[in-house]
Amino acid sequence: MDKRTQILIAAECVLAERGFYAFSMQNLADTAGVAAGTLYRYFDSKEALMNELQKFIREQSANIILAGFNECSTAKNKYDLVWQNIFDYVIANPRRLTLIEVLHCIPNVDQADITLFENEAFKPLIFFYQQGINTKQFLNWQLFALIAVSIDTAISLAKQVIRERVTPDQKQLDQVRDASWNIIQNPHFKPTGIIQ
Amino acid sequence: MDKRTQILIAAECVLAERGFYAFSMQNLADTAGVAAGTLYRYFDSKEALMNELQKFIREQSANIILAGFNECSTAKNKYDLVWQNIFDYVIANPRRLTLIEVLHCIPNVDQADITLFENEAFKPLIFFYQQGINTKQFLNWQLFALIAVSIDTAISLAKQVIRERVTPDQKQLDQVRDASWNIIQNPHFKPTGIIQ
DNA sequence: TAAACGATAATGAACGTTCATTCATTTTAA
DNA sequence: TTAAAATGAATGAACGTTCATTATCGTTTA
Repeated sequence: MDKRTQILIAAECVLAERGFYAFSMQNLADTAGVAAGTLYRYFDSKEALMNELQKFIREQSANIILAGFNECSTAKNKYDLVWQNIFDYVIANPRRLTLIEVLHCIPNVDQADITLFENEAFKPLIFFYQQGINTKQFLNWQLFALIAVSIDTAISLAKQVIRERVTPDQKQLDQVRDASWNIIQNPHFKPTGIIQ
Repeated sequence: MDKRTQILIAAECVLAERGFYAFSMQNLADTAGVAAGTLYRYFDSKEALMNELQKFIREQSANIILAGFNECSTAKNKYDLVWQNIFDYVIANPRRLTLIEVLHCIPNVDQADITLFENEAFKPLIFFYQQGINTKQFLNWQLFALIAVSIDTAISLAKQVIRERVTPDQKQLDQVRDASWNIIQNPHFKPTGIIQ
């Protein structure tokens, strides 16, 4: 593994375990197993490193969340997969969402592709929603509204589970997932024979 | 206004405008219009101050979100009010949610009433949901699942609006709000004459 | 009434520590 | 042999915190 990635992974590890206040370049260097000066071979500054970390996490997140997406045959299959992927991902990485939001709030952070779903890697999901709108399978709502009531429930639910320290059974998860799918369906939709 | 509150308000102001990295006790003192040493009359340490800030924000949030709650006659009225209050609140204070989450993640922060809805001030809302479950007006789901698909959509939607910089019309908001209400209704519910 | 007092509040310079960053030097690898 | 990579001690700035000093203000005393 290249040293740059090694440093980024260590950076997230330090942030997750010690929080923002304990995060220092020396601490990071120790965790990454390099000297402090070495960090500056790969990143211009702490700020630049945070920037790169943000991009790194976003891209990795997208890859995990969309894993297997193109192999799904039906729209519902795709939705179920992504919903469950998101839920599992948040549960498995409880601090990542916060991390993304915090990095998002740090001043001078690159504002280019700052939103989760603007990210190039999430394009397939956006396209999926846009197609659902176009084919009138989904309600004729604004894109962000559809997202807020459907796939975002996976995030909301996972957060609740983490915060309230409850353990949901898979049946309950399926119910929420299916309900969030049904809510965006256009009741007047007449499906054609064409499977997207 | 007492000086303690004055400092807490300044603290949030500094965090919102400058972010976590620029936050220092000196900076806070300047913003609050007091000397650095004065901060330590009201708070034992920076860490304690963060703790108090968290509680302060949570309580204030609850008061704003639940404003008018008891004056509503029907369950739907209550829901509509809270949903809209939450949406407006997040839009008006875009950094507060992040702030809450970040404070939540700071090590050594008091873990007593750490979750948003565990907070004493949010009890009426929890009671509202519990009652809906008991009277079989709502689906017989776990509490956190109901919350995730209903009232949490106000947060999700507001976040989307902020992040994607879109401007939703009130009609779209009402649609989302109503859809999130409908999704938790028990289809077999037979209302009694008693209005809660 | 005015002066004196004491208690509480507020100050900000000073302290020791930790921080991000640099760079002369050493190690590595081709 | 050489260029690139890595080192880690050194540096100055900034940090949280302290504390001797000053200001404020209600109460008591003359």
